Amino acid sequence: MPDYDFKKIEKKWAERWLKDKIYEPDLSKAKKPFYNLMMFPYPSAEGLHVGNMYAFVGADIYGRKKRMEGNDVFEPIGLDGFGIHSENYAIKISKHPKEQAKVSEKNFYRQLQMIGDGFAWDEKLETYDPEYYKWTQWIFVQMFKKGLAVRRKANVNWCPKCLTVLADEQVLAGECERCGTEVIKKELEQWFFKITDYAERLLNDLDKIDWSEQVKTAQKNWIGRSEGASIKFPILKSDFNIEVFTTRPDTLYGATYMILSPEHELVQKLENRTQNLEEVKKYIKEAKNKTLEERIAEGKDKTGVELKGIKAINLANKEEIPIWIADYVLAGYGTGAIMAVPAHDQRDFEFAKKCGLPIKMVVCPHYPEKTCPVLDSAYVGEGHLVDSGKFNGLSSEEAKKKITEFVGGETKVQYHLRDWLISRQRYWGPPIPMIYCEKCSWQPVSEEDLPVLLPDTKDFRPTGTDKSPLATVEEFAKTKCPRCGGEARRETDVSDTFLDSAWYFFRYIDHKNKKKPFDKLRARKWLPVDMYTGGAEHAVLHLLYTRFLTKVFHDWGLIDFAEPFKKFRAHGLLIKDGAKMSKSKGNVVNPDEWIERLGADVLRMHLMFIGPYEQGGDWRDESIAGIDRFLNRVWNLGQKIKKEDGGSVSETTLHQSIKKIGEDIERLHYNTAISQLMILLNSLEKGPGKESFKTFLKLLAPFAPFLAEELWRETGEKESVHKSKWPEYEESKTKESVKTVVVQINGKVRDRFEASSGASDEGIEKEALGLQKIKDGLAGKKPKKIIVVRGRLVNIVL
RNA sequence: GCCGAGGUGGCGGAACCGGCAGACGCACUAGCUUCAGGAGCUAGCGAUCGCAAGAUCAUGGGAGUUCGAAUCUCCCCCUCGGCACCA
Repeated sequence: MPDYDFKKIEKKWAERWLKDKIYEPDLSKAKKPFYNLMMFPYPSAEGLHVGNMYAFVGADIYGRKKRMEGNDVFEPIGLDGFGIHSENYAIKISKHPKEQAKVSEKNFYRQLQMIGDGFAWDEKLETYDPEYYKWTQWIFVQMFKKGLAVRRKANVNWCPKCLTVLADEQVLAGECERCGTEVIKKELEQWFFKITDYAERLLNDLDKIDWSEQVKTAQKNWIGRSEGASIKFPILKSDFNIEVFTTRPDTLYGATYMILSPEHELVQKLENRTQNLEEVKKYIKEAKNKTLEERIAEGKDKTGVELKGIKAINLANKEEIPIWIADYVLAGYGTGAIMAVPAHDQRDFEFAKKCGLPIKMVVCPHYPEKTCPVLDSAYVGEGHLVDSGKFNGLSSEEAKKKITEFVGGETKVQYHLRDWLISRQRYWGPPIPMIYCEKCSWQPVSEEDLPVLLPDTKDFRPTGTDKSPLATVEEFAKTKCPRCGGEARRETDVSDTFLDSAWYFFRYIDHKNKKKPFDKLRARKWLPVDMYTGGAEHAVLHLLYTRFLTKVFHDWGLIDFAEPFKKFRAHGLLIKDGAKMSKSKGNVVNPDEWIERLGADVLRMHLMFIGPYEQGGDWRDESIAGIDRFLNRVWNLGQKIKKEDGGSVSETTLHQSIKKIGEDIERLHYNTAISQLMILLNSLEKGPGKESFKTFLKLLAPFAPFLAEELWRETGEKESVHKSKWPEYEESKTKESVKTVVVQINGKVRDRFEASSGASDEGIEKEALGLQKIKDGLAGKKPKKIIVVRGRLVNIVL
């Protein structure tokens, strides 16, 4: 336990800061706005765990420095309280989600108060507040009106445990993002947001923003742009064509068969001509029953069935080639059909080997030598064309365009990104504000009728059908058509939680606005967000959706920028004993306990001292003692300085510290900033002086805001240390006047001496050669070369 | 398989625009202090050899560039994270 009364101090300042509103910028008049945003938490379990604290403290330190540098820092907080995570927890403890939300809210805000972040509490918001979700619904209505929200039938992801559909982004390696259950496919009619319309911009604009490389790459991969060609293969004796997308049109002469995915529409259309229809139907049935995981697990053991009696024509060489159905071709990508080039695609190669299909090499790596290797795997590299009619000898790169033109194909760009499935068959979310009328089809709820309130029902549990629990609330579902006034029914699904969180940072800046989601002038002042901090696990979820909505808002004229966050940094993962913290492993660290025992300042600094913020680290109970000792020494020094003031600290150490700590905070290297604070304290203890101690307190303030404030006021200051001016350093004073010069012979240290930093190269060299140990080392030999690095070393090469 | 981040003492980590490897802290050891301590202070603390001065080795492994490499280049291995039958 610290020597000082941290409980009293922390409580006192938390209340005082709130009263004095020191963290509340004037949102309409601020002169130097700086929006320091951190991902708001979702209240899913008993409370915040230490990983959340880690995230919030790191983000806050950055904001505190910006505030001391004279910025009007806005650091809002709220709760992402709607959604499956909160609802699942409520169900688990048998409580109504609405009731549980009240409990969680209180607990979460209590914890968030404790950690000493400079939150702007006046602007807090919760996504389940009707004042908030009114605008979430408003966004949905606009999306519909602009044609960006569409209802369509699709083969969608369904989580059998959460009993709802999921967006592609919420399926991780075939499993539900929330509960880890294997996801299955269902053919359902659902609402989608057309994020694919923005694929190109979402990809290109990544180059314009300062984000972690990790996250940018994840988004690039997810959007998955590939350039290629769209080529048609006519089906013999019919009007049908098989359209395929390929990135390798240069290998067209090597296409020896076609494959349709089991879900492909042509399969049905060709039924009456299929000679082995029974066999085909059986295969399709089996394929559809397989989960994604099973398909992947089968790996190289590819299966398929030929559509007997039907042939396609390869327009390049006019050859008739067979058509197969195989589940290694995915319905959801490209056209759901491929031209198979076994010689130059590994998957096609494996399939051809297994089914005895011809493998024809058309790109040769050794051209012009005719020594095409015998393949034991596909050759996927570049080369020159062979066996390709008039294109023989062309490089594969040149051939791509020419062959595409030759067969009447088109160059095409294909994306992996798919539309955002927005419907959820659950209770705890904003009802989708749409109404279905037999006569007028789908109509949006009139804007003046928003919000569509989530009804209080006892039957909030998921139904397990493809309908939300709201469908059972007749008085909710039954309504009038906003267009014709006739009998109509409401959409009873709610929207995805990720829609709630895709725009919350817009609402923070104007959260009391009754007329609009937010004011355009305020947005111009505060947005885009200057610094955003959060977990990297949202790389292709939240962070992609926010970018999408921002672009949409831009196109609607609500804002005049197209990227939400100028700078984004992902903090690392905090683990314990080398493993992710989890209740089942029993290695969860409870932050409340540590705050109780040692105080928030100690917890904050310990978390930040573990390792570089962006890298995360391994929590160890025992090493928190180091920070506890450190802050006690700070306290004791403060008491000492109250009585006696006279000593002075090394000016060089002081200026070096100001420089290093400032730069380290900027780089988010809080661990090394803290070690520099320790070095400065060591020095201060030897020569305590009030003025340098006050500088130290300013440098300490972002890390240990309570203690720094207490000691700052004890020096007689009337204003908060957090409103004081961040110290400046003089570059010249960071340099030592005398430096140790190392003298090496052949790169090995033999001696060292002190030299003034102004000494000339010649002088240093002379002094080095004059040293007795060096004379001994040289033993009369003549140096070949002497290297002098000023202020560092002399290397004598023999 | 592809992409990203890493690999340094007993531990967390520092140095990485090439220049004394191990800052700062934890743990540990010894001493002082204390009625006592999960307290404080002082000193030591990579390995090997040595009484010592000192010497040699050492930043995942191997090559290379250089007077000089944890840092730059190439190859390989391992760990973590993301994506993945994407045509």
